[in-house]
Amino acid sequence: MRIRTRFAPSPTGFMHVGNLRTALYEYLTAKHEDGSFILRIEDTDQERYVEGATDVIYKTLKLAGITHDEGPDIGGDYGPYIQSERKDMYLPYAEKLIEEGKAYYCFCSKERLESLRSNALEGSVIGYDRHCRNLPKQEIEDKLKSGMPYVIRQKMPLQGDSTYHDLVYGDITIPNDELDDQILIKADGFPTYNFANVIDDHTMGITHVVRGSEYLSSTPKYNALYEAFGWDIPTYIHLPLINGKSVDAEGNVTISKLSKRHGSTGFFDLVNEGFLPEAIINYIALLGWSPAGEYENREIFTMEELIKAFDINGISKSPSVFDYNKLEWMNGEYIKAMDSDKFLENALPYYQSLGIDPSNYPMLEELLKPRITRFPQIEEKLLFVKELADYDLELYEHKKSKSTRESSLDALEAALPVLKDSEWDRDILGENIKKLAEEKGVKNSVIMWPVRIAAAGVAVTPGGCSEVLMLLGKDESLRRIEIGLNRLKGN
RNA sequence: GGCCCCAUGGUCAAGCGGUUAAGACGGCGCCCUCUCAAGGCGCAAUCACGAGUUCGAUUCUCGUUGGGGUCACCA
Repeated sequence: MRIRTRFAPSPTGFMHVGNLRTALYEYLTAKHEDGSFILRIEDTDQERYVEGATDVIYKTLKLAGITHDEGPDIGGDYGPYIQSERKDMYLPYAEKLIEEGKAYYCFCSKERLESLRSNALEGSVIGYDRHCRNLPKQEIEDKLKSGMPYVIRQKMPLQGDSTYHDLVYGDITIPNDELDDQILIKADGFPTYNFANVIDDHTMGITHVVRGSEYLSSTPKYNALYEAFGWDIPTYIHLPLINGKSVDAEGNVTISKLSKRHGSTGFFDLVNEGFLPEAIINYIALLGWSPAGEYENREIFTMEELIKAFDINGISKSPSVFDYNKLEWMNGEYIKAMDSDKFLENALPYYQSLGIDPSNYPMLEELLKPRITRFPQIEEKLLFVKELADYDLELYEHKKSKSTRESSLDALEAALPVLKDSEWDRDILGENIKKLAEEKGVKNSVIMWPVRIAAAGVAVTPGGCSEVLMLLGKDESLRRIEIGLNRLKGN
């Protein structure tokens, strides 16, 4: 049997990296076995409809390289793929269960349920008290006839345990008295999420249900439904959650579900910060899963390689912490591996905002590529080309380069004429400066450091002395060095 | 609180009864160097605890502790 998995997000307008990872694993589970990956939009929405939210889902999947085989936008044999368009198909299933005595009408008001909950003693079972489970037939009919609002609940087993198997977590056993008589159809006639989910998964032929481990303890409820209908229970693959780590003012470390306070958690937040979709996917693929065999110890994966390497056995059981550090490193690896066209495409907006025409600086890409982990960093690295900063003279004091203000003054005075006479070429500039250093009997850096600082006005530049001079051009470089010289003289 | 799950360095993690307990990120150090870098080399750092089982436990069992999840007419 071909594997069929699905991604069933609700359109909230926000794609959390946790959801994205679930989608990725669903995709990989199917594709590794040459199966199908289905997109279903769960918009049993009530009041939560968000404009354009489904577009966010499409865009995310597209950018991430996760392509669905069936879905609302491309159709398929099991449509419709939007839950609101399937709403009429759920009630008959619930009614069938009522006929068979496996479900019942419940007329309890929200107020009654509320008071049930608030009156529950500490530690006692808080669920529904099954008040309507065995109402007399006549009473049910009267209430229905009088138009009294109702929900449909499923009769859950009262005693014993329920056990099911999960491919990641093994056998899970839950006492049945933990299982509430769950609502199948709400008073507004819509199915509950749980109910619609089961009906949809079954009617869409989903073979492997891949989802977050938060569903681990409610899965017996789903199974009770499959059993009531006499359907095959799908293969379950529950995924460990993704956590975030935060440190408070007192230095206490807290690990909890990934949220805003841990940094960006939305796919597009990350993209806007300069993380590449491929890097994000690569990183989250390795969060909770580790490759084996020929792929063991490998860090960088294309989607094709992920599909090949993916193996359910490599999924871990314990939650993992999202590490922006490692993501950033990985992003840098992707940048280093980029071809020129793609690099330029990503860098161009930053060049433009700085007023730089990259065709004037053939060495730019080569200088930048190994030195940035995210494209927005270009702004800092190239800031110096914009205008000479009113920099602090302390910049000239650099221990490693054996530079002080005094030595810098000397160096600039000596270097200026040499530079004026020099051909403006990276290597020739370098050689001339080295020659000068040799004549003066100092380390190269004693000259190069102050020249670069004077020219750039900042410590952060994409390259060394000669490279900065090249980027600025002869006239501008000399102008700046003279300014630096004057400032060091105290003018 | 009940129930469920989890537990190897700061983080991601390999390991599936006998190992010097991999690798990666980060950290630190050294080297290189025309700067912050990048690059090269190296170092530190982990089996939560306590009982068992066993000739032998990181590995199996139980308990403790800790963490997470879940208990809706939300999805």
